Amino acid sequence: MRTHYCGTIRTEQIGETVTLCGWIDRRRDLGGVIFLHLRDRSGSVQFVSDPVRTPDSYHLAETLRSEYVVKITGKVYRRPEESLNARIPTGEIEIYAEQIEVLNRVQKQLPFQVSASEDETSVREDLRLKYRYLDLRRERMSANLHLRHQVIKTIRRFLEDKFNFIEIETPILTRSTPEGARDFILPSRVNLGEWFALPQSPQLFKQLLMVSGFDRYYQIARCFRDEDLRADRQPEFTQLDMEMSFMDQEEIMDLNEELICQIFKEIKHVEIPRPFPRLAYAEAMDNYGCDKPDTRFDLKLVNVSDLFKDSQFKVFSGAIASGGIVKILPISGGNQTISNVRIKPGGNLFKEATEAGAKGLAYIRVLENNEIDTIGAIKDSLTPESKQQLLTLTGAKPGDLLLFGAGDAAMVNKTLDRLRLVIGRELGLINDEQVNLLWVTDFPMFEWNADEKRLEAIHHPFTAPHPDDLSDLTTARAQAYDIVYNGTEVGGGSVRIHQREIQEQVFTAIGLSSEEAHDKFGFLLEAFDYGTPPHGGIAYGIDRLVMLLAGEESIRDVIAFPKTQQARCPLTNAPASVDAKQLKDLEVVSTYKPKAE
RNA sequence: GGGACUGUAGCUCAGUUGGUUAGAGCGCGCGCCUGUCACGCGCGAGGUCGCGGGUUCGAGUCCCGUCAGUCCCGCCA
Repeated sequence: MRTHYCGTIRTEQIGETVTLCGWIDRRRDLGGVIFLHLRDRSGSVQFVSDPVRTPDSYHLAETLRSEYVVKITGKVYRRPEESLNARIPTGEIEIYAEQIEVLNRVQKQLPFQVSASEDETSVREDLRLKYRYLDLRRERMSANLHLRHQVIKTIRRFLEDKFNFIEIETPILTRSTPEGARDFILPSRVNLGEWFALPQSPQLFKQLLMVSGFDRYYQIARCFRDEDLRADRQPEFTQLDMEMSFMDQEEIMDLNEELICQIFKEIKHVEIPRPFPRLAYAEAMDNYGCDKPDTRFDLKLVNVSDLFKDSQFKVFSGAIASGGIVKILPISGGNQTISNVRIKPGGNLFKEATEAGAKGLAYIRVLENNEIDTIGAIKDSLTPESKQQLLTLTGAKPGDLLLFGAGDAAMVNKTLDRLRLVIGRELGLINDEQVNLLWVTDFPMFEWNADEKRLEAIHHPFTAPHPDDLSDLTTARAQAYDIVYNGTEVGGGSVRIHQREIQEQVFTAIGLSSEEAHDKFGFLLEAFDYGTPPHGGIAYGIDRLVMLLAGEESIRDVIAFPKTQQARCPLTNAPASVDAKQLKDLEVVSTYKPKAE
């Protein structure tokens, strides 16, 4: 039907007669000459029609409108010198529209303009999602989906051709597991009263594939979690899931660095230096207050607990006495860039701090001659020696601002992490062009869940403890690693447990009874008895990775048909009710009562 | 489950202290225009101000409720 894609025509095709199909992007009717831009997924190209050069098509060209689907045949010409358009790849040529065939018309006014325009106005997202098929015709969305495809293609080529990985599909209908997010569940008709769950990840199946000897497995896997949505969270999302046998943590990380470098080389055309920097979890928490620090800018936290443990200032000494810490976020030149209004109640930094759980936001301003400006209670509590120590520890110089966090460690870290990011962004310390990749390693195995009064796996309960820490699992480090890209966790993995006794110990540590462990994971424990190789793996959030590569702020913009924040699809109106018969076949009754009508 | 913001023409938005006939740009329709590229110029159509209720002589504007969307907290191993 056609000979080329619209966006591919270049000066090499001058003199050729081509046939193109696509959508009318724009029509400019100058009275005696009509310019048409025809668009397909490759881009657009200009056609010309006038009564002299293209007498057969001119009257039809007058009737064309935006988004009509047409097939046009004509000869490619070099544009007149004064009409060259350097802003589009096809701007050196144009095609005389000798024959036009209308393949389909637009019958209604379009809900929004498809053709890219230079103004920055953006269409409401609910409308874009309702007419997603039109939205995806637009340049930005089309580019995002093409980019996503390129990323996945690069991954497949790299893993398959260079490292002998094979892709294996794992079940979508599986069983519900404890731990982790809420499962989506489906009633089984054949086995009434029993339920399938959609997988949160292919974790157990990929480990079993290692038992089977597949050695190097990957999958572009759809995963499901029935939790509330965010800009970077959808109920169904796509993971690059990998698992490898006979490789230790270093080897796995090494292979993955090469993969990441390949992606950045293909997509961004940049070479990322290797090895990637590594930060132990404890170090990340000390210096940045979080386990996925944005290390594109420096601002590091300083622990000053020792300095204040005997302080007269009870807010600080009291926090330490009850097991907490006091930390400082020093901001170089902060006296000038951050006003007191912002730090005091009502200010945006105060608000950030209290949202993170802080009761207030204490500060010190370092003045000329290293005098300090702060509230009296803090000033009075500092001896000249402790003041000097404070300045030395934080490296503070005249003009610097010190922001305090005091209380339990988790809250202090959360508070100062948030402040660090807000201030880093505001002060322009982040270079958007910079690509910063970082491994965070040596996570603890467990963390205390105060609500459920039990230990919880930080990664997941199949993660292997560090071999040096086997004597006490509750405080052991895990052989787990996260990959952080400019402050966002894009992937995480671990070496897995491959010995039954250790797996049972971990289940015990997280409070899973022996019966429960055997009911839910008996098949895994049994598999360990039949020759399980040492193995490990990693999973990447493809949506998140592509979002960052595309420079988008929402993963919805790199997913063809995403859900809204209320987990609905405005295009299909899913979810929806089902026939009474369907429910009856499943022996399912809804107890839901709609709110009073 | 909680907090914040948004909803006015097909789209993006403005709309003063509550006051006459609710505006603009783009899009759409018609006309003019032979080198445009966000073409230009002219004319025109197009509105249940998300929905329901209330206050008021009078509501796009104030109040209550509700629906939808976005962001965040909780939640997300």
